[in-house]
Amino acid sequence: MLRFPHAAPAAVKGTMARAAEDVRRKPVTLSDVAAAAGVSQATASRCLNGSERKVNPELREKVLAAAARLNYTANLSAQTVARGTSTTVALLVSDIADAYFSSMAASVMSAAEAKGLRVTIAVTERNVEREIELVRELRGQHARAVILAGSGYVDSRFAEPLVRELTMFEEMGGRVVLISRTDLPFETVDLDNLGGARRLASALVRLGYESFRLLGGEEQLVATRDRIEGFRLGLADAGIHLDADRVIYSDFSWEGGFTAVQAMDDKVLADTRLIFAVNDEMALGAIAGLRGRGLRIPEDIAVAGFDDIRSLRDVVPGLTTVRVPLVEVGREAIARVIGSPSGERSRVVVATVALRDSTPRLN
Amino acid sequence: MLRFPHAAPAAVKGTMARAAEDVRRKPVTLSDVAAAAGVSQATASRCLNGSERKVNPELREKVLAAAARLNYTANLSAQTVARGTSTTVALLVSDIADAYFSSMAASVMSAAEAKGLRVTIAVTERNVEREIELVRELRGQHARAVILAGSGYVDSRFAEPLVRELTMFEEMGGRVVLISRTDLPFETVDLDNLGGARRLASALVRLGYESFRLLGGEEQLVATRDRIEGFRLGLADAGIHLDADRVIYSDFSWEGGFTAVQAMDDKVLADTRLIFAVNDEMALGAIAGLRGRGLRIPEDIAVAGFDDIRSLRDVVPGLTTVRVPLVEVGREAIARVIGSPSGERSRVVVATVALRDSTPRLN
DNA sequence: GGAATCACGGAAAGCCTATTCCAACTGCTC
DNA sequence: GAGCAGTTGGAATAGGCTTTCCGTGATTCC
Repeated sequence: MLRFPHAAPAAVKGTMARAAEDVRRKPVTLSDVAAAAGVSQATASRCLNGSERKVNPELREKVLAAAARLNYTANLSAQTVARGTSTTVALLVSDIADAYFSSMAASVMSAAEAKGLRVTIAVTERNVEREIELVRELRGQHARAVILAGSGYVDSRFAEPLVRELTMFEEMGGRVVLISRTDLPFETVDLDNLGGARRLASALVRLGYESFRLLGGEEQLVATRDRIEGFRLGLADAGIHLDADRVIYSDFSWEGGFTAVQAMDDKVLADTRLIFAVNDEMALGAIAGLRGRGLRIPEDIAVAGFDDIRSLRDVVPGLTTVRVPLVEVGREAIARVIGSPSGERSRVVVATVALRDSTPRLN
Repeated sequence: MLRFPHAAPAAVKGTMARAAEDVRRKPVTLSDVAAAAGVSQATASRCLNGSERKVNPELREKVLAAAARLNYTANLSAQTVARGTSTTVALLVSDIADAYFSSMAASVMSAAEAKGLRVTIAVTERNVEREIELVRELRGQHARAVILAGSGYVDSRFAEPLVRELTMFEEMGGRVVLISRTDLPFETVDLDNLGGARRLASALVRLGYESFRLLGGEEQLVATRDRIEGFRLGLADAGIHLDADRVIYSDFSWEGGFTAVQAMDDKVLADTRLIFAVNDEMALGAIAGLRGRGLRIPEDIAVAGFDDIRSLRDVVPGLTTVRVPLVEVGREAIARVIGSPSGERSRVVVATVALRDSTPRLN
């Protein structure tokens, strides 16, 4: 609130002095505590950080008191080095500002919290090389596990080095859990992208829709592929064939949906009764784009998405989508980090169709 | 996708075996690399991890080659222990699923990335004790800095132990940066909550509004207090007095806004032309609640929020709000982590009023 | 050409903790 | 009362890395 461009008024001097002296008081260590309590460092360690060995209650008290008095906190890094293993699990997401990923992060964190694990989030920016680099770093950090959410490219050119890196991570003793991609040889919490999209398509056909247009993220993305393929299957179940040119690939984001719709031909739009975007963000972007062109939702064009992100509750008309139970996903992912390797490579979390006003029953 | 309840088919055996053997191949260490390159561990260290000292290019090559061949990655924990300082900054937010905080996290992370810092996010759940506990842990982790966003209680009963803990953190050599709260004696990136709300109030009065109702988060929250106080001042500037009973305190969330509105008397609502909620989430919750009661926005009641979270772009009518430039906030926070203590305790980031359709000009 | 300086590799100390191993001590049995 | 297992405290080591300090060989300068 106050600003002091150049000369600092007296009032601030206190702060500056504190910063300037910069004593960097050496943090109190375990042996400080031990000394203060008059015991060996080994005993102090056994008292303060969960050890099997019992210590005399009397000594234990002394140690605890000394620790409290000195405000001791264990040095986590040192513990990690000494133990050779940490309690941190890393969550890799494409973009933490994305509603889908931030909700997932919240659910993973709360599940981890309950199990005494700490979570660190890293952002891949949908960049496989960065992803690989991050896993590499995590190996250096002795992370307990890495949970890989998002991205996931079909292209095996990218997959191979990633698999190599993840395998090294596992060999180091870490666990690998994937979310929503079954393309790599690791444990997976699968969101049933394919089944969800398929059921959505069936439901929409039942509502009377016949003329579809699909909006995908990048074509190489596993999520894109599965959801589009699922939708295609759902239509096929009803005897509707989807021409390849009815699928438009763009960016897996709001902007992607928006620009894709902007770029559509008037003729193309006229021949489209419903747009299915492979995630809600794209669907919302598409809606904005459509409205920008003067079209009404759902009267002129119906729209459906995927994920059921939280912000949908504020959107009018309500967006039809496929609900992904992220809380369950987070819990399941952490369960796999904790539990012993199950051999059960993939656990499907059921995705359920949520029909809303953006896709009303026709006629 | 596949599930193998009990008996595992042959296909999975490979996976199980890999997990079962559990060699936990000891990770390659710096001395492994040194040995492989035929140099001392000291030299290897100097080559691989940014050191001042030069080493013979020829040796350097050998070391780099050996490291690459062995797939060496530095053990971050060990480095932290040895160096006595880490490159991690911690970001403490109330709730990572909240659009405001997840956007802020994204901006802090990208700013940190540019400076070679790594960010770890922790969630306080708006719980001061938890906040204190986290800072304590961070001290144990030798975090380079802690950035405290959100919460912030007026009550000094809570503030005092937090200040103590933060001070210890600083004494250890860490930096403390607060976001959007000027109540504690540390460097702050201030969002100008007060000024923003004040300008919003002025703008709304100019649009013809006279009868207001305010929706606050918990009363003890600094953000609540500042924004309400600012709004009150803005009204006072125009000669409008705001009775205390026109401020309703609830929870700082969508649900808080929703339930607050649900609980309002019909008479109260009839006597309200505009509701200002202290953040967008609450405003959106309020809109949902109002609509649930059959009221139209903005014809019956106008609504305004604060923050300009990203998902507002999908809300109709557009919500009037105060835009907080989070990218700048993130950059500024990281700048304060990096830079030497400036003495300049607080840096105000300007919050600008964004008038939209939820508060049209009256008559 | 000799002395002073510099550049650079390596040995070793140090960071903080966990854990192994040993020694002392307890309480028992027979 | 000797021998025994069972406890429990402490010294010492391990863990992976950085950094100080030495010493050697090369360079520079007059």
